[in-house]
Amino acid sequence: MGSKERISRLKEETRSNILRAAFEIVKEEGWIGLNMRKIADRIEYTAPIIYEYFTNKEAILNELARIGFEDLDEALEEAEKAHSTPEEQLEAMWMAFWEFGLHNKEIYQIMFGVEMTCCIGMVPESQLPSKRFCPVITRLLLERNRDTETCQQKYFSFFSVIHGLLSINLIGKGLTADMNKQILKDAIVGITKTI
Amino acid sequence: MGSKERISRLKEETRSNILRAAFEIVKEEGWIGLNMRKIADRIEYTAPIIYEYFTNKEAILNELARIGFEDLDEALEEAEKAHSTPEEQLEAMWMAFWEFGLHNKEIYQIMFGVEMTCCIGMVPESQLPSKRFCPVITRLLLERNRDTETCQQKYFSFFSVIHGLLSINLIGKGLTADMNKQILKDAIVGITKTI
DNA sequence: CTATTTTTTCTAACACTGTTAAGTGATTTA
DNA sequence: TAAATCACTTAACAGTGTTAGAAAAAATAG
Repeated sequence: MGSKERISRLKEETRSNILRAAFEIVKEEGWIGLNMRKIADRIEYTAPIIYEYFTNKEAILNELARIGFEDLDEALEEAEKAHSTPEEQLEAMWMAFWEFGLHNKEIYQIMFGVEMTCCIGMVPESQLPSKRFCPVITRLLLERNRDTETCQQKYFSFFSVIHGLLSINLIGKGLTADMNKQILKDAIVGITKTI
Repeated sequence: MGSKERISRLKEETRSNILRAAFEIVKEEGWIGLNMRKIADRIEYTAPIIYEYFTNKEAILNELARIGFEDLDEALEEAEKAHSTPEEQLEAMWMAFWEFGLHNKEIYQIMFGVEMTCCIGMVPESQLPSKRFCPVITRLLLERNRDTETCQQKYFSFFSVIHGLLSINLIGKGLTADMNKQILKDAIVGITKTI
């Protein structure tokens, strides 16, 4: 009897309903506003059932981060494919990274948040960006006959500026869009030159 | 009768005991581990009296951040005084900033933390660093006949890298001390050149 | 079709947060 | 010595994450 599949399909659906509800709440109120009873309300269940699908709240946050890293990875891949030289690719990719952060503020904070106990280190997908960037950087290093060992280091140089700038924007909002673009361009071009 | 002073001295002492207890807890368990009952335990009172001295928990965090910003400001001032040319001053100051972050991880997170509702914007001292850096940057801009309007922007360029790099270190610890120094030097020199 | 077992879901509760209200003693004031 | 003020505590509320066990529903067996 195929009811087994129907049931496991329903279970799968509830699981993704939980994630969707969590995602919506995070989008609306930030990760700090997320709690189990709110999720339960949205999926029209009571809180304890969530624990049939996720071991705890952190697991939900981790899953949201995981999906976030996958989305980011997709955006990076597209940016890379749109260009041919590593210079252009790097600029496009970091810009894509930037846009992702701006348009997914809440998820970005879950993915890279400083105070969070979770996520970086917890979810393996957190290393997708580095895996995406390093080959491009290496290609540039090779072109210029540089030591490819410094690849990781260069990656973190880029990442530092972009992440730092995003953080500032997520807290302060004291910066105009123009200033952001200017700082970004400066930084990306500057670091690319040092390669 | 001088008992008035004795009493207000005692009150002042309790207030600073609260802050010291909070500071210790934050140092030991991070800001996430801070709660009112723990503070009360350390000062050998019960939780409600804390509210005689601080309106709420956030006010305590804010005060810790305020003190942090003052300490940071002192470190920056010293670094500035130790040199004469703006190039040297900038490098020394950002290095001091870096060291401060490394040696005061928990407080740094309260001061600049991305997820925190509080502090930046809440405590006026959060603008001390910018006030400390901008004159130096302006001096450099003048020396090179550049537009001094971009001063704030340059400040954020620096701040982005350093804050970004600190964030990475606070979460991940995947970077060696050497890599950090290298990235820092690169970035500071790089940005200074674009000025 | 009824009885039993299994699965799904909820209610109630625990321990822990921040915070407040009301009460209890001690200390000061009149 | 009586009244008023102050310092402090106890008890509680509302909101967290999370768990145990009861209840309801569904699936299975006779």
